[in-house]
Amino acid sequence: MMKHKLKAYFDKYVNLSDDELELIFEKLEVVQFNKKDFLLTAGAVCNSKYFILEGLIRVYEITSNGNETITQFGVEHWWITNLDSFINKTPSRLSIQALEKTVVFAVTKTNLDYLYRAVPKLERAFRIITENMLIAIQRKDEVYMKKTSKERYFNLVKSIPNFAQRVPQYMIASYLNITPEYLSEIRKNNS
Amino acid sequence: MMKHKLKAYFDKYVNLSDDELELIFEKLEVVQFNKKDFLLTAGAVCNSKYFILEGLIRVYEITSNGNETITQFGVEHWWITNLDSFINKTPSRLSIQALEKTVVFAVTKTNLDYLYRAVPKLERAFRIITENMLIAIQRKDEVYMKKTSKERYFNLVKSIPNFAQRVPQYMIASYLNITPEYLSEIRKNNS
DNA sequence: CATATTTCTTAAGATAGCTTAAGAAGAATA
DNA sequence: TATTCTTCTTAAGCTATCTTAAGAAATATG
Repeated sequence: MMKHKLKAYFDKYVNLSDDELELIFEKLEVVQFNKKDFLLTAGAVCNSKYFILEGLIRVYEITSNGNETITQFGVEHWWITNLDSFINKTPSRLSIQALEKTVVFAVTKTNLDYLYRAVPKLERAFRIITENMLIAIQRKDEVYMKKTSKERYFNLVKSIPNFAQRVPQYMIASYLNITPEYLSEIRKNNS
Repeated sequence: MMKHKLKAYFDKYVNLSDDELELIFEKLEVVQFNKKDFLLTAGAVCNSKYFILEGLIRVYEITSNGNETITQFGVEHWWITNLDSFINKTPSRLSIQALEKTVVFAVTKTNLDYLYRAVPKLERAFRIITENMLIAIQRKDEVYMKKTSKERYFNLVKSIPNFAQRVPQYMIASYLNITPEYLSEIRKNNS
């Protein structure tokens, strides 16, 4: 069950004893969100990190001209939060919303800070996890900063299986920074 | 001197005893680079992290069409490395080069891994430093993905004092993903 | 099912930013 | 100080992508 998944996940980074795992597990909460539920609404401080067990979420912002602009998608086994708001306790400009029925582990900042002290290995695990996130975002930047819309689109849909089926096209367009109209055109000319 | 600077820096994140500081200091190397020297050349594995004490560096890549494209600048008190290459020991596509006479602390992967075990607090420090880097890159993304060239330019020059004086314009253009010609035009129309 | 809502497509005209080419200005070196 | 190399500017024409507007298709809801 849940505890198993947690162990399997952390085993990739550190070796936790049963006691340590138990300690961690006690401070996590399993939360279920329905489609369109919010994990975080803009304006609030982001008090938790979420580990996605199943489902799909998006992180987005309402820009000054009133448009939604998606900055991130999260799928199974990704940690999602607004790190800036989480760490600095500043109100979030971003909202986080489930796009499908989604189940997560949620851990509050208080609990996580407690756990870092109680289970020092967790500090190592998150050091590594955060490094991996940094590498991932740097790879994304290479694609998004230097490639055309078409290249970005095909890069994305081939990197997450089924993605184009699970997410409306206009959201993909928003994430890729292109208009839905232009994305429609790209697809027409390439299929 | 050098040890002092190191202490002042880490004090922002954790409290190190003199012994711990000494241990860390022994595993660092102070290296000086002249203008145009390479800290890392494309094709090699990136074996060190560099902490910039003074100077200015750029991280760049030669794209498939033979152009240089700058992905990052590094100034005083920033850690610079190709994290992907550093962690996964893969050959780097990026090069890292000094743009001014630059002095750094260099720490090799072997030494850093040793230090994480010898000084667990360092693990915490780097967990936090890495989180801060992640926040910084996410902020950059907001500006670079969603704003016009003009906005990106003015955002950059006001965020690093003197930047426009220290770095040739064509390099700024490269970093901002615009042509030098167009940057020239932007500047003409706004001064 | 029928209607309402959400999502996707098409197409015409507009624009930001690119390409190419050339020369001007500035900085470095003999 | 002259010469060479590096960096910046100007301008004309071009292309990727956006805007606007409308209707078509798909999906959700009464």
